[in-house]
Amino acid sequence: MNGTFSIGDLAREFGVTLRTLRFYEDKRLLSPRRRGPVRLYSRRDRARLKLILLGKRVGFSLSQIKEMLDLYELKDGKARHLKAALARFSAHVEVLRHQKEDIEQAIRELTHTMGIVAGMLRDREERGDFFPAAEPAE
Amino acid sequence: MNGTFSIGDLAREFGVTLRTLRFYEDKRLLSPRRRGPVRLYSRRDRARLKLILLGKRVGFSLSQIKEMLDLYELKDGKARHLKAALARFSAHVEVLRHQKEDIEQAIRELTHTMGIVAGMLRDREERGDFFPAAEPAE
DNA sequence: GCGACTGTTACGCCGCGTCATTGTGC
DNA sequence: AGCACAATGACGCGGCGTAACAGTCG
Repeated sequence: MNGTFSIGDLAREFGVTLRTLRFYEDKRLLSPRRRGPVRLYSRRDRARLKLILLGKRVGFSLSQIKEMLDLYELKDGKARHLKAALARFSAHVEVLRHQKEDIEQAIRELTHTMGIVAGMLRDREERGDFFPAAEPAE
Repeated sequence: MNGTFSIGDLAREFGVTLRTLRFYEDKRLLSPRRRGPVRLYSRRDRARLKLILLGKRVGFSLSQIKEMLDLYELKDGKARHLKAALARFSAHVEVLRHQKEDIEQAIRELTHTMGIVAGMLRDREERGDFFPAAEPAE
């Protein structure tokens, strides 16, 4: 309530596991304080986590996310960092568009293959069992 | 030329590495004969590889591909297997569509964020830095 | 003394890449 | 004797899941 959260609190709030939060800490994306062995997350930790999960949703790797967060923590030259971030974002949009095209291509190839298989099945039903073309033309 | 290929032949032809072919063998997707320690790939091995790479292109996992190939090798009930394959394919198309939507969502979220960041930059240029940690003239 | 919560350690998965090292054949 | 090609073995990455076990708090 006063701005410190247990690991379970954050996990529940953001729908991640404890393992995930510890993993992010191991990778130095988070660094909560401790009371003895117990992790205590501040509101800033919580805000970082929010950004981490945003980064993940839009497809950045954890190391990319770490880079950007670390840059952001350095308070100097903010405008430069913001511009750099913009550049990275737009580059990443390109990557995402490419992935999308790959998936569309896969869908086309799959539906095409399905057409062929369906044709094989029709042939069978019409004139009985024959040798189905195991290998593509050679 | 007579129907047996070396590992290097197949690697060149399909644009994969030797490591990949050995890995597929380790996962029992391929099982070439041997002359001593040396792998010899038959035309059927080659045809299997072709199917494996098709499966990969359309986004199946290696274990899914293995399942389907193994089913296909069992000569009995081919029509049933073809129908089962059709069902899997169409289910997979659904998965792919979902992935595509996730990517589209990510693109939207990213471009939205870019709009916000660009707005922050415009504000700075218009009326200077509003955070106290000001940067030197740029 | 139970259950809820926390901690650490460490191996597993997927699809290979990348050495390192050692043959074998021409 | 050199070069291309082949082999095995083992570790690495990314992003955690999943035990297994131990301790702490109410």
